[in-house]
Amino acid sequence: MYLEDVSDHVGENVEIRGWMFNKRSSGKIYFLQLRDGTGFIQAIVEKSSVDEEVFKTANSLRIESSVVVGGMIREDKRSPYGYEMNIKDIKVIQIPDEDYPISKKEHGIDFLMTHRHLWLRSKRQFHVLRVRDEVIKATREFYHSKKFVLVDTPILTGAIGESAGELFSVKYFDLGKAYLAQTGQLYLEAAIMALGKVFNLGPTFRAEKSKTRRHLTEFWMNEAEMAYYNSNDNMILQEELVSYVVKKVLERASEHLMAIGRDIKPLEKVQTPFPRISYDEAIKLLQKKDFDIKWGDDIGGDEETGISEEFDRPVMVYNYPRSIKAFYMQPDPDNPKVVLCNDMLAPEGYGEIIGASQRIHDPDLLIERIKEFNLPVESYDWYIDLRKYGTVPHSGFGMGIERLVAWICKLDHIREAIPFARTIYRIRP
RNA sequence: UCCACCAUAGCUCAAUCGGUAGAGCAUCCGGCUGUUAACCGGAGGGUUGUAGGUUCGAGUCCUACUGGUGGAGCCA
Repeated sequence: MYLEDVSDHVGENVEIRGWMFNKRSSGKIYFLQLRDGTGFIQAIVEKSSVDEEVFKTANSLRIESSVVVGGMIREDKRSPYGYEMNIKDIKVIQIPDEDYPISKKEHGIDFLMTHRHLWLRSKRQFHVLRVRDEVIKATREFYHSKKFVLVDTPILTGAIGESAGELFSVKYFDLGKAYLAQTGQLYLEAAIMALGKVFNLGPTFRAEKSKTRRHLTEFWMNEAEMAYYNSNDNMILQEELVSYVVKKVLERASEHLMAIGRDIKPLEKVQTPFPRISYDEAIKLLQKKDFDIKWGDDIGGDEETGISEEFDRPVMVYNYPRSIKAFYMQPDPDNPKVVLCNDMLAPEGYGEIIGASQRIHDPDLLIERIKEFNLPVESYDWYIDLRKYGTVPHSGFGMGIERLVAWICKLDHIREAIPFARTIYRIRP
């Protein structure tokens, strides 16, 4: 039996295979706190109702002993989990020789990250990782319900991307250097000409020396790309995606959100349509709120918070100046100083979770822009090719999975939103 | 790359003006038949990150280094 199904087994004699994460005692009775990977339960060992050998075994168990216990399941309000097992039998798999490093009291973040392989067993981490699983599951579901096709983009790539300084490089046989992908976008742009609407979901890598609560060097990104979508179609898809994922997490994983103390009321408001403001309006709003910012400046972390706190759901800021955005973004025909793009900012101070744009589909304009950015035209040969054979207007975006999870769980730092975080000064465990 | 802060027991932290190295938790021993980060009594546990300097005297002040944390820029 797994503990997630405990309510179906009240009154039955069952076996739990798991670990003891804490033990309390009161002389002739032991309260064993057990987990099995799917849930938690309290199990009691009464001296008067078990063999002497079983009672001695209970006494010898240390934190994180692995055990198979047998007994009767009861409902009991005195248990922290509502259910309790009366243990009849304990089979020890292993009693650790050493003290378990993670104690019931607080730890510093350095210590916890060094022991991440053990920290994962803690309750809070258990719940966060279950929410992450649900976020990814709902994301995939959403695309398949919209008839998108999954296209897995490569992780090893040649030198192509936005700028090579932010890439991790590896030696690649006789071909020199390969780079770890920081986006699959260009490949998805190729795929839409074959499949129409496509998405990916996988790891991406940035060698930026970013040290903030919103950055990892390896993070999971979902990207989508759609033929014949303009920037407006693109924004509609994004708000449908994010509201769908939040709704599904609330439906299927709210017990986990509650267990980590997340107030779910703000999440219940995440419904379409999301508010939209143009970059121009955003600058005016920020100036009114006394931010030191002028037209043409990029919108930084504090500014993002300043905008998003005006709204009760994610807000989309659209049409940024072309000078601060990537070369492949389509200029606005009504205002050539801006490009057709948008960021989605999560509420509650979580900042950017999506970066999106309509892509340039005209080959000459694309080449002009590549040159304007001082990028090597040769290495974009196949990307330019896409515009030479039946080019169409198209749009797409990238969504950071960890940022989404961090917001939904209201985490202090993105590193808890991924099982094994890769940050600038940490590559183990 | 830049700025700020931190480093004392296994863990989390104290140590007043520069003047005897301390507590809680964990561990071990003892007590308790309903504990809820259980509780109560007792015990063991220290080259104060490393190297130098100032001083009668440095955990405390100064310099460098190492490791870490938070932030900026950049981004998802």
